[in-house]
Amino acid sequence: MQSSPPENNRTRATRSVTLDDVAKLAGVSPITVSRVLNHPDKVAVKTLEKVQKAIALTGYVPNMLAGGLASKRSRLIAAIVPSIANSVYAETIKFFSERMRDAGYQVLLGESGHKQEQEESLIATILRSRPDGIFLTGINHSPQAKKMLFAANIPVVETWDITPTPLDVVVGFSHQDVGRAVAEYFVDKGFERIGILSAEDHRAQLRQQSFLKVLERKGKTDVSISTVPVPTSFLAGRIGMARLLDEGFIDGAVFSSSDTLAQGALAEIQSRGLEIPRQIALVGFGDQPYAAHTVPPLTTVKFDRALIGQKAADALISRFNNEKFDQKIVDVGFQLIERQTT
Amino acid sequence: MQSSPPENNRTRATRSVTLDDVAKLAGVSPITVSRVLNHPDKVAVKTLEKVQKAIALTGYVPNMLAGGLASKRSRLIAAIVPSIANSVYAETIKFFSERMRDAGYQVLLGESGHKQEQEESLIATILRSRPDGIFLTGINHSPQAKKMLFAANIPVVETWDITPTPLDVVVGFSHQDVGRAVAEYFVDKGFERIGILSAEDHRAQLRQQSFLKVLERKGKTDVSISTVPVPTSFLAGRIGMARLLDEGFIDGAVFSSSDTLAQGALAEIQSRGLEIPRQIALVGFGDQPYAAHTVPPLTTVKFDRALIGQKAADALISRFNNEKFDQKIVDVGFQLIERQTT
DNA sequence: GGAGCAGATGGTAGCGCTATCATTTATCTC
DNA sequence: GAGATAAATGATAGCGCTACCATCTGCTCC
Repeated sequence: MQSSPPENNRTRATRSVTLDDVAKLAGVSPITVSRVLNHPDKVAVKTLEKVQKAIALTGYVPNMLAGGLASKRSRLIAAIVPSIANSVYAETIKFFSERMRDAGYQVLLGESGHKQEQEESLIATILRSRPDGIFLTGINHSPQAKKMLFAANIPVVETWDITPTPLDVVVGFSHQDVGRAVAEYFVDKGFERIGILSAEDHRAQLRQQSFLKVLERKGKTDVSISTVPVPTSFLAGRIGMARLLDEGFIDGAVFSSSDTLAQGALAEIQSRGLEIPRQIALVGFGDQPYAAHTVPPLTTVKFDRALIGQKAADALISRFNNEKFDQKIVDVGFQLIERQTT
Repeated sequence: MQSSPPENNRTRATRSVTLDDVAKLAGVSPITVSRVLNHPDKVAVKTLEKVQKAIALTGYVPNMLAGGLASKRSRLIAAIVPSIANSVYAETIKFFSERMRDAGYQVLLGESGHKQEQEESLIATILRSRPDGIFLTGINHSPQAKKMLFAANIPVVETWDITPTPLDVVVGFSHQDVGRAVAEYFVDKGFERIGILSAEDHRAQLRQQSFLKVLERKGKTDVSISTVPVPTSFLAGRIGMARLLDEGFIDGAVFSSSDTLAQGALAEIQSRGLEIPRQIALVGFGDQPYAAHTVPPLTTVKFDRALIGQKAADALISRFNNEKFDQKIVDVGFQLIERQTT
C-alpha cells in the first residue's frame, strides 16, 4: 500500500470553478450568475459588478457543454468543406468563422474530400455535437445525409453553388452561368481553337457542361479536353497543359477550372517558349490573390469568397434570431476579369 | 386566441430520440445502451445486436454534450492557427484533424492572426467548450494564456517550432537551425551579395536572426533586407523583391521567408529580364507543392507539414490513453532542397 | 452440490447549467 | 400613500448522459 493515495480522486483534485462557486462568492443565487453571463441587461448594475468581480477573482470559465445541454443551444456550428488545405475554401471558412465567432458561435470543421459518402459519415459524426447550424459546401448530398439533416432540425446553409431548391438556404453563384459567360467571351474574341483544362470536380464539371453547350450552339464541337484529378495543384496544371500541347493544341484559348491549374499551365507554356496570349490564351477561375500578378497577369473569373462566408454566417445568425426576412437564395454573382492572358 | 398553439412548445415537438428511447425499444436499461456505444466489448453479443437494431430503427444520434458533461470528456480538441487561409497551416490542420477524427475527436478551429492577444482571447473562448486537448501554433503565448491553459489542466501540444521548455509537448523543428543552414549554404556556394526577403512573422524573424549571425561571423555584414507584412502573398513577394532590385541588389542570393514570397519574387525578377540564378539566386521556405515546378524550379527548405499534424495528434492521443512513453519534444527536422534557382 | 468467480446488466446519483414560474423589491400614478 | 406595474432575484426541476457500485446469472471446481 502506498502512503499517498493514487490519482483516482482526480476529478475532485482538479475540479474546476463552477457557476455555484461564483454565486457563493458573490453572495447571489446561481441563476443570477447565469444571467450576468447570458442576459446582463436583466441584472441590476450593482449586482452585475459584484458578480463580475467574483468571476474575475475565481477565474471562472463557463462550461458550454452544461449550458448547451440545459438550453438546447450548443453555440457550435458545423462546417464541411471538400478540402481544408485548398485556400479557396479556407478563405470562405475564415470569413464564415470570423463572423460566427463575433456572434458567439464556434466552428467545428470537417473535410469531405469531395466525396459524398465521406460527407455523409462526417455529418453523422458532427451532429453528435448538436451544432446549432451547419455549413455545407455544394448542393449535392446523399439521401441519407439529407435525412439526417432534416431530422436534426437545424438551419443548414449550402454554399458555393446555387439552386432553386436549397435544403434551407443557399449562398453562392451559378456555375452554369460561368461556363456560358466564358464560352461567349471566347466566341466574341474570335478564338478558333478551344480547349479545357479541368479538374474532376463537380462544380468544374457544371461549368464545363454549359461551356460546351454554348460552343456547340455556335458550331464549335471540336474542343480539346484535358481532365486532372482532385485535389488540383500547380503540377497538375503543368501536366494537364502539357497533354493539350502534346496533342498539338496551339493558336487557341484554354478555359482552366482553377487559377492553380492555370498557373501551372502558364509555367508549362512558358517553359516551351510559346507566346501568351498570341499562341495560347488562358482563362482561370477564382481570381486568387496572385492571379493579377503572374507574368503575364491572368484573365480569370472572379467571385467573392469572403462574401460567401459572411453571407452564409448572416443567414444562420438571422435564423437563430428568428428574424422575419429570410432570403432563401443568395446569389453573390461573378465577374470575368480580363487581363493579359487573353 | 389562436386555434392552433404557437411554436413555443418546440422543444417537445422536435424532441429528438434519446438513449432512453432506444433502451425502451430494445428492452434493456439505458446504461446498457450507453455501454453498447462506448464499451461494446462489455456487452453480450446478443444484447449488442438487439440494441444496435434499436439504434438503427430510431435513428438515434448520441448527444455529445450530455455525454461530455457526464463523463468529463468532451471529445473536442481546440486548434489555433495564425491563418486558416494559409495553406501551409491548413495542411498541418488537415492531417491533425484527420488523425484526431480517427481517434474519435472533433476539431474546433480558431484563427489567431499571428497576434498574441487574439490568441489569448481565442483560448479563453474555446476553453468554454471544455476541449480534451489543445493544439497551438508556435511557442510564444501571453502569460495570461499560459495561465488559462494551465488552469484548464488539459494536454497542450505546441507546434511548428521547438523549445527545450514546452508547456507540455512540442512538435516542430528549429528555425534557428534553418537560418544557419541557409547562411552556410550561401557561403559555401560563394555568393558575394546576400539579401533577405522576409515576412514580419515571428518564426521568419528567428530564421533571419540566426542567418545573419552566421554571415556576420563570416565577415558579411552588408545584407540587404526587405520586410513585408503578414499575411504574405504573391504580390508582397513581387513588391518586396522589387524594392531589393530597385536598391541595386544584383549578382547575389536572396533568402525568402516563404515559397509564396519567393514565387512572387521569381515573377518580379523575370519581368525585369534578369537571369536566374546567374544574376539573382533565390531560396524559398516551405517546399510547397508548386516549388518543384516553377520556372526555374525553386531551391527551398522542406519540412513535413503533414508529419507535424500527425505527430501532434499522436502526442495528444497517447496522453489521453495515459500511455507511459511521452516524448515531450518531437523534432521533425528539415532539409535544404537544391533546385535551379541557386 | 455449494463456494467462488467472472461476466452481464441494472439502479442511483449527479455532471453544471438554464427554462420556467414564483416571489420580492423598487418605481410609478393620481 | 394605496394600488398597480415593472424590475430584480430566487427556488425548483430537468436537459441526456455516464461513473460507480450493486445485483444477478451461469459456470467452474473440488
